Amino acid sequence: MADSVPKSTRQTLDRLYDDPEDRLKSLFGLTPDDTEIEATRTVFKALSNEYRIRILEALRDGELCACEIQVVLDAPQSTVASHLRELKDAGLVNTRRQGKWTYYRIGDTAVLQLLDIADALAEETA
Amino acid sequence: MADSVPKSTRQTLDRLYDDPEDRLKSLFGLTPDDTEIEATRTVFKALSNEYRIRILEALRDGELCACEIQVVLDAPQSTVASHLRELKDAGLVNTRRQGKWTYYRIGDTAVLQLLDIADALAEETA
DNA sequence: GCCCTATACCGAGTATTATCGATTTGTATG
DNA sequence: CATACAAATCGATAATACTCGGTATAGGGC
Repeated sequence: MADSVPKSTRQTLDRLYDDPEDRLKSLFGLTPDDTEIEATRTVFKALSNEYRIRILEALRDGELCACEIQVVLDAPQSTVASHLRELKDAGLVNTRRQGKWTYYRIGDTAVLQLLDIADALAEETA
Repeated sequence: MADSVPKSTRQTLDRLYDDPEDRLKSLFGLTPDDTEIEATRTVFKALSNEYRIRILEALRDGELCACEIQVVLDAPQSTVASHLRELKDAGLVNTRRQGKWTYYRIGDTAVLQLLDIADALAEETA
C-alpha cells in the first residue's frame, strides 16, 4: 500500500503533519471497498434521471401498468420501457405480469425515503 | 392539458377503464412540478459517481483539505478538483479556506442518510 | 392458425459527463 | 516582488448515457 503513494503526496503530508505515516494510514482507512461503492452508485445512478424520478413518484400511490406510466410521462413507448428496465435492473421497482399488462411497483419504501430526503436537501440548498 | 394527450393513449384508457377522463386526470395529478424534479435529480446526479461517493465517505469523520482527499482517492489533482466542485455546486459539501488550503466538509447530515439508505438498499438487492 | 395490442429489445445518432494535462489564480514566505 | 505551492479552471478527448424509430416477443380474442 505504501508503495503506491506518490512522492508528491508524501511531501505534502510531510509538510502538514508531525507523523505523516500515521496520517497516511488513517486516510486510507477512509476508503470502503469497491463493490460496496459500486452498488451504492448504481442506486443513485438509477435515481438521477428526470423520467425515472417521475416514474417513482407516480408509483407512490400504488402500482401502475406500463401504459399508464406512459401517460404520466408523455413520452414514446420505447423511451419509457428503457427507463422502466433500468429501474428494475437497479432493484428499485418490482414487476407483476397480468395478461398483456406489466404492473410496476416500488420495491422498497426506502426508495421513497431517498426521494424525500433528496427533495428536502435540494429545497434547502436552493 | 387534455389536448396534449395523444389518441393512442385515449384509446388505451378507453379499453382499460370505465371512466377514462377521470383516470386521465388522476394520472396527471401524479406528476410533480418540473423545478422540484430537477432539483432532486441534481442531488442524485452528484451522488452517482464513484469518486464523489468516496469523497463523502471520507468526510464522515470530519473535514479534510483537498490535498488529503487527493490521497484518499489516489487520482490526479484536476480530476479531484472537478469532483469537489460538483459536490459543492450540488450543495452537498461546504468549504472553508485557511491559507493555501481549502477544507471540505459535509454540508448536511441528510447526505449521510442518503448514503446509508442507498447502501442498505443496494445490499438487500444484491 | 391470424390479428391486435402491450411491452420488451436493438441499434444508431445525439447529448451529457468524465478525465486529466496544461494553465491560471490565490496565498503565503523569504 | 520572486518563488513555491494549493487549488481552481480551461479545453480537448474519451467514455457513458439518453432518445426513439423500428422490430421482435408474448398474450388474448376470433
